[in-house]
Amino acid sequence: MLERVPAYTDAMLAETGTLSDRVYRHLADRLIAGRFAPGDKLSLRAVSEALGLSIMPVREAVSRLAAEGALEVTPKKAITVPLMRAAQFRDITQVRVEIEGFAAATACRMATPESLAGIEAREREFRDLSEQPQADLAQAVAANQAFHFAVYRAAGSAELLAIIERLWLRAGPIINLDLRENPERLRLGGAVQAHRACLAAIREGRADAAREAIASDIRGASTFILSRQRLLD
Amino acid sequence: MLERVPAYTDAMLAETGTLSDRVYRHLADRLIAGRFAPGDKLSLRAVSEALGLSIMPVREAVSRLAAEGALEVTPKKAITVPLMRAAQFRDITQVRVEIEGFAAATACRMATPESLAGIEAREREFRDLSEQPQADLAQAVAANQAFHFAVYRAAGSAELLAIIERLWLRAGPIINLDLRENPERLRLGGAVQAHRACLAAIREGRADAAREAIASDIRGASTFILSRQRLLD
DNA sequence: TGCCGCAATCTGTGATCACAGTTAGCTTCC
DNA sequence: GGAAGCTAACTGTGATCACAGATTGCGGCA
Repeated sequence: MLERVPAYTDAMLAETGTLSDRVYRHLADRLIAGRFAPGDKLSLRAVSEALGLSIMPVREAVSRLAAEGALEVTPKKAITVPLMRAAQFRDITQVRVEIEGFAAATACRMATPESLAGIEAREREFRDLSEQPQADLAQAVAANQAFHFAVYRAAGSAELLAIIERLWLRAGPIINLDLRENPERLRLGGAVQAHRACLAAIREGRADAAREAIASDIRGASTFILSRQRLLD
Repeated sequence: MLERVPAYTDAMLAETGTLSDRVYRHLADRLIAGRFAPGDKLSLRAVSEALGLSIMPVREAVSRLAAEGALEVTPKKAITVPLMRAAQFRDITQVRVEIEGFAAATACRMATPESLAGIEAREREFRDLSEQPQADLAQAVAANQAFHFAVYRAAGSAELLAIIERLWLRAGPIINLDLRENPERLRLGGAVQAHRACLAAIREGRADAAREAIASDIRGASTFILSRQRLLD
């Protein structure tokens, strides 16, 4: 059986906090960005060696990610990116629609000129990237994330933000890996359209419309992915 | 300065999983049950000694709890139960109202005869405990938690359940510690009434009423606690 | 040529040691 | 009697070692 064991070439770490924190951010970023595929195996020693550390910080980072469901350590002593069944993916999609939709509606009510300007800038960046014929997928993924979190941050709730981050940590490997493998989803423009609608709604203070725009963005990607049937069940 | 450093007398551990998992469950249960007060300090070596282990499993457990915001490790090398400002508590209350309310509404739609029977049983147990003049607070806290999670579990969403558990992990020290110190909140019967209303709503399939009952339960406790001004700010 | 089995390697988990930074308490000096 | 200062104990973090269990790959047998 051929197993994906991704390489760790560009092993850059953040420069603040304990080593454990840095490794955690490193792995979390890569998970959200879809740099790991569901089913990928990690090894403490391989990661620590690639990062030039002992295994201790990696151990703690993996342990945290496992607690959040972003990684799994099986009873057979293997660290894997969780495989998600279609039913689970539908579940997480529904929860995301509810929670991220709520965050968007709240952002609509709490928006300040500064946060609105940030959202506008992120919307423009993502739109520009998407409309390029040969879009850099890594950049597009990052820009999409930047737009969403600009909105969610505008809601002004640290609790909500932490919860949404956890959701992205779990959904990232599926969504963004899919986007890497099916870049035409970008060109179809569903996300651009939803972002534009969300931005307009926030500008005009229509909270329900903002919620609906985010919901349709999430549902659109989810439907696309489920139709590809790359998931179990 | 006198600091609360809680004792670890009844150091019982669950009996499945790795040692780290067991320590995690042990600490998480105590946090949710309000056995720690905000500001309490923990020490890896003290906990590990009380549990009869090396510090490694405790380290991993604390690391996970810190990642979830249930504990804090300060840059000055101290592990503490986070102090929460009033604004933060209001924030988490609002998020709980939204998410746990959504879970209750979903439970209403998804309820089966079995899950309904479980909810009924938990409601009765909590009501019986609350109506005793000298209620055992630890039992009452556990019964309240059992009722809420019976409802949330009935929603059938693992994602939602994990998110709510994280919220309780963070809010538990404040809510249940307050209940221990102000047991009259139990006797006032706000919770019993809300639970009864929630149960009735689920029985009759009124999802919005179920949401509102849970919301009022959460808001009631929150208002009570904020009025006591035991929080910073 | 195909399959079974054994051995070497690699896995996560737990314990122990080392270390720099913090805290606490005692002593000493004013 | 009180405050300052120093030392001893304790803190979390990181590295290293030990170990049991899983995996892998090679060699030999059918």
